[in-house]
This record gives sequence, structure tokens and C-alpha cells, in this order.
Amino acid sequence: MMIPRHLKILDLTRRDSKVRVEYLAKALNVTLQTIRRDLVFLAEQGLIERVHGGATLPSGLRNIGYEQRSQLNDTAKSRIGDACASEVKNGSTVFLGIGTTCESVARALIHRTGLMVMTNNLNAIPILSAGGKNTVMVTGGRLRESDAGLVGPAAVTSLRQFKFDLAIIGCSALDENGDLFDYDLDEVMVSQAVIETSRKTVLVADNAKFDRTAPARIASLSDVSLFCTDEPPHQLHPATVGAGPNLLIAPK
Amino acid sequence: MMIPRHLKILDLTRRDSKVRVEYLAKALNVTLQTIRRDLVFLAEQGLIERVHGGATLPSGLRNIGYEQRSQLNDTAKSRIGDACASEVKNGSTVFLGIGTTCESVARALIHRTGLMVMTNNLNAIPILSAGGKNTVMVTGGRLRESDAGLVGPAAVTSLRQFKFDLAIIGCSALDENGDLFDYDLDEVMVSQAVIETSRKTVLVADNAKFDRTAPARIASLSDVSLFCTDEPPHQLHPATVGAGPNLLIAPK
DNA sequence: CGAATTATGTTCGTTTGTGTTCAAAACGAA
DNA sequence: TTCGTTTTGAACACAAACGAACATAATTCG
Repeated sequence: MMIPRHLKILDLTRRDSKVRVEYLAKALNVTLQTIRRDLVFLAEQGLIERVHGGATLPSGLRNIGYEQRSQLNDTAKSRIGDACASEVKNGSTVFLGIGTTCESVARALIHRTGLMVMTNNLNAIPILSAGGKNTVMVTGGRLRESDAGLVGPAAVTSLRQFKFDLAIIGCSALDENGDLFDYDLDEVMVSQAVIETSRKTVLVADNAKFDRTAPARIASLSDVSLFCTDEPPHQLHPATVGAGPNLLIAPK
Repeated sequence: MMIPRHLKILDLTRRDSKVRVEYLAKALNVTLQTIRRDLVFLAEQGLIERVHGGATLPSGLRNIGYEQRSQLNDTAKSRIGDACASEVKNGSTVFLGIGTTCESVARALIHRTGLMVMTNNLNAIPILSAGGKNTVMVTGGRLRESDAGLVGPAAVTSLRQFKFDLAIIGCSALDENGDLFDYDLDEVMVSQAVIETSRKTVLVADNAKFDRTAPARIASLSDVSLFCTDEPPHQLHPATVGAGPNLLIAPK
């Protein structure tokens, strides 16, 4: 049975990521044993994870819909989000992919109206629906808990039913030859299908992606129409940049 | 039947966010038992939420993943959830539909393993993924914000790619002839497709549904394999029950 | 008016929430 | 490892809250 104190415990846990039994007992003015019983209950519901001495946030999906402070403070990503959102025309049909950068774009679209946005990013859904003025579509697919993404063949099938005016996708890594990579083949197949079925594709990636590597190749920079990032990509071969897409550096 | 005292209770609750039975009894000069009856009534209308010792304002907008709150108090629904979950065999492929009763079933499945669960109920996703031991699939579809359901033709298309061992669906109303109804044609089409594409269908509905009506017909009780509810459905014509599905009354 | 229905009060056994104690388990440092 | 400390969960106890059943008062309606 959920009681108000449980909600307070959840709030405190979410605020601090980790709480101690003793702290909660004092804060809520009950005994240690009562807090323990509460934590057992909340852990059974999967709302927290029990650790010796207290509790932590559960790993993975459960933060869906929860505005994570980390990303809100990430000025690079929110700048990219704003810049990319300016490419989205009113009334258009847009696809939004997986990753925190795509979620920043979603945040920048909150006050727009008349958009039809399809996404396979469950984290983006509450953001997109916040304004209540856009139609939100969701792809099908297998849930990948690590990032609340929908991937796999079912995702590909469902998005092939559409043709997007604009697709906004991210990637895990970007090498100096202008190739885009991800960790998961299932996600790569989704991204490839999206590129195929969209009139225009925007890649959003902050410069941290320049240093990384990942195993599965999605596509080449030249397959996308616009590359939206926060810093000029010095790491890329100049020739690659020249032959590639238009470049949009998010203003500070 | 709403009476003036109910309005006063609502006012006091809204003023203080939380009220105690004892306080209300004194303030309104009636006995504790009367206040309890009032609170039961108001909670049934969704105007307040019952808590031990009193009542609170209903929790506001349901955040995906944070929704748990409201249903946990509803013992009827969690009993139905437990009973229905006992019908789910290990290793089977299950579909889970829209509605708070279906979410109760999800909650009862948390500790199961090896299931493949597909759902068009976004609220059910964080619950289903809590254990981390099951595969969660999501249908595509248009997001209906009122209940975080995915509906429409895209939802139908994506679930037709599967065949389920067991489908668990709810309904908004159930009339005395044993017909199931919903408010939204888009959702009805999904439910119909689910029934078609499942080896076995379980309808979950608490007895509050017996009194209601809704415009769009989903199917007849005889189209489902099992009807799982909390009280014997006296309102139904006995003949209907006899010809219909097996009945599972959730034990108290 | 009287009968039937509804609302409220009263009683009482049951359930629930919390506190307290204590032995076992987990942890951390030597 | 071993020792000492902290944390834990089970068991028990108690008070508050609950709901069912019945009784009584108020009201509706024929």
C-alpha cells in the first residue's frame, strides 16, 4: 500500500540519488524499522534499489520521464538542441532518434505546434507531449532498457510506414573519415532505415563523440543533409567536411 | 449522491492538501464512520485519494513511470492483477493492454522471468522492465496522452507481426448482455486485433465497469477465454455468463 | 398519514501501521 | 582471517483506524 511517506522517500532518493536509512528516519520522523519496511516495499515495486544502509535510484529505465539535472545543465547539448530545432519547419513530419542529444532537441520543440513527431526514444515522449500541441507517434520495437530506446526489426518495420520531412538522429561515435558508429546493430538498422525514408536527415552530436569509437557503422557523413554540433570538427579531415553535409555550429 | 458535506470536505482537503478523518468529523459535526463513508464515495469519484487516517488531493498528472501512486491503494485492482498474473505461464508471449487494471497485472508480473511481453501501454513499460528479467516489446502507434496508450492503425499493424500465447486487455464498460465497450474507436481496433491474434484472451475489469456505458463495441464476452474480475458479475444475465468465458474471481 | 428508503450513529471484531527488542548477517578495519 | 560495529529482518506488542452489521433518525413518496 502506497502512502504519502513513500512518495517523500522517492523524492528524497531522486534528489540525492542515494539515501541512508538513518537520514530518512530523522527526516520523516519515524523509526529505522519503519523506513526499512518502506524501502522493502518500494524496492518490490522496482521504484528504488536496496543497498546496505539505505537505497539508491534503480538503474536503467525507471527515470523515464524524469528530467535529469545532468542534461539540463549540459549547455552544449541544449545549444545543439536549440540550433537543430530551428531547422524544424512548422507542420512538418519529424523523426527523433535515440540519445540524450535528441532529447535536447525534443526539449527545444516543446512550444512548437502542429508537428507530427515520431520517435523510438521513450525518454523523449513525455517531453514531446508536454506542450500538448503536437501529435506524437511511437515506433514499435524491443525495449532496450539502458537508454529507453526501441530497437530491432519491429522498429524498422513500423517506421517504414512513414516518410519524414526531417529525421534527427544521433550517433555514438564519429571518426576522422566522417563515418558514424553505434554500439548496437539493432539501433544501427533503425538509423539506416530512418535515413532512407526521410527527405532530409540531421545528425546531432556534441564534440565528445569525436574522440570515441564504436563497432557498428551506421552511415557516412555524406549521407546526412546537415551536421549539427557545438564546436567546429577539427578532428575531421578537411576533405571529408568539404564533401559532406552542411555544417551547423550551435551559437553560444 | 453528492451532498453539501461532500463539498465542504473537498474544500477542506484542497485547502490543506491533506485531511484527517478525525478532524473532518469534528469540523463537520458528524461521526468518524460517516466521514469514512463520505471519503469512500469521494475517492470512488476520483475527487480525493484515500490514505490511512484521512485523505489527500488526488495526485496530479501522471508522469510516465511515476504513475504507481494512484493504483497501489486500489486493492480490488491489485487483487485482479495477482489473479490474472497466475494465468501467465513462464516463458510465454503475452500482450498487455491499456488501462490501470492492466497496469496492476504488470505489477504482479515484476518478479517473473523469461516472459516476452508486448504492450501499447506506456505506463506499463517501466513496471515491466523493473525486474530486468523479461523482454519488453512496444507496439507502435499514436500517443494518446490521456492514458499514455498507443493506438490507431500503426498499433494494429505492429502487433499483427506477432502471435501471443495470452492477451490481457481491459475495457471501459461491460453491459448486461456481455458486450465490451470503449470510448475510442482507435483503441477498439487495437483490442479487436489483439483478440484475433492471440491464442487466449483474458479480460480484466473491476466491477465498477458493470455500471458504466461507452459508445464503441469491442467484442462480446464469448470472444474472450477468461474473464478476471473482483466480484461475481450479478449484473450480467445468467445466460450470458453461462455461454461466456471461464470466470476467475480474484480471491480476497 | 404510513411505508419505504436513505442517512447517520453505535458497537465491535479485524486489520494496519508503528515501535521495540534481539539474534543473525553484513561490513570494515586491523 | 578475526574482531567490533553497524545494519538487518523477524517477532512481538500496542494503539489507531477500519469496515461490517445493526439500530435509529430523517427523508421521501404513495
